[in-house]
Amino acid sequence: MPEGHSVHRIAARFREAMVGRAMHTTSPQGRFVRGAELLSGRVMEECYAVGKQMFTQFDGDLHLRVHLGIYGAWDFSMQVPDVGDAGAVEGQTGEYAAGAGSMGAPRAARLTRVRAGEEETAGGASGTVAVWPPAPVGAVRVRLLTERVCADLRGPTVCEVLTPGEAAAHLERLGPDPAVDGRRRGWARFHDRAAHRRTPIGSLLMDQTMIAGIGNIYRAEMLFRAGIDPYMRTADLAESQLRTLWDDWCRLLPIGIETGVIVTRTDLRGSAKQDALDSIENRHHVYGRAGQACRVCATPISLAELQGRKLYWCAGCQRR
DNA sequence: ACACTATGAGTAA
DNA sequence: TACTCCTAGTGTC
Repeated sequence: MPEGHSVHRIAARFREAMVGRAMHTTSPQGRFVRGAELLSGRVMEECYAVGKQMFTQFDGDLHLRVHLGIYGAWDFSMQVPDVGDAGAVEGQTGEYAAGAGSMGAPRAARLTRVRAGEEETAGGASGTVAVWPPAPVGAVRVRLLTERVCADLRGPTVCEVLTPGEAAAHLERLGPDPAVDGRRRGWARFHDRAAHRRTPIGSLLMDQTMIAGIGNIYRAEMLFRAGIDPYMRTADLAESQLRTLWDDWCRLLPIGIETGVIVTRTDLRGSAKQDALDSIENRHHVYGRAGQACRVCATPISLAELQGRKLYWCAGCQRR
């Protein structure tokens, strides 16, 4: 997924573009017809992320819970009214605005590039105008459509309508998220839940009931940054080490939310920093670098499977 | 046409 | 630990 930073960005996008407005909701794919009917015509009142989950409240006390899983993505498109046209409405045509694009799974980035190319074509010499609303592409589980904004959801692992009580129950299960709980309160919650566990820290960081929002990349990178062996039992860590991990998550998450990229090589400056942002080859310390030399000690990066996910670490740098 | 991969997670055994 | 679900892209025959 889309680790936690992406979901916070998506929620912010909904707050900008759709909160306070009535939706027309459909399920072009047909697998969320009932839910779409329940929500259609309602006003989106709130939208926020906790960890990797997004909760959206609609009038009438209906809550939409979305979890993107590995594959899920939101695809946004926007209509720009023609110059002098003050009130574009559904059914009219207009060019797609900058700001259209996909947010979620990494493959979505490719889709964004394709779209960007189409926009250039559309806005270029031909003067082609896109149709509004756009025809759904692929398996669109749910489409949220306002007068000007269209949000298509594909491939989520969860997309369901909940009562307030059900939504609260899901929220309660989740561990602290720095962007929700803040650093101090979040640390108290994390410590209470995690400090005495015998689980390997490499597994615990991925447990969303312990700490929310961390996925496979942040997990690997944070353990490298802290110099901690992923197989250390959580209870055997010094409290300061656990604290270091929490504080690091509090530092990295806002950068991820800000940039939309998982930035973990925070030591880089200037062009090296830009290279790391631009190319996946330079982006990480250990994630996806099995067999390649550690950037610090040149030890080949290790790879193992831990609970069905790939775990990357440097056996030279991560010992404690 | 088919195999494989991916930033996730629940359930059964 | 293994299997399940969700989608789309890339690579191989």
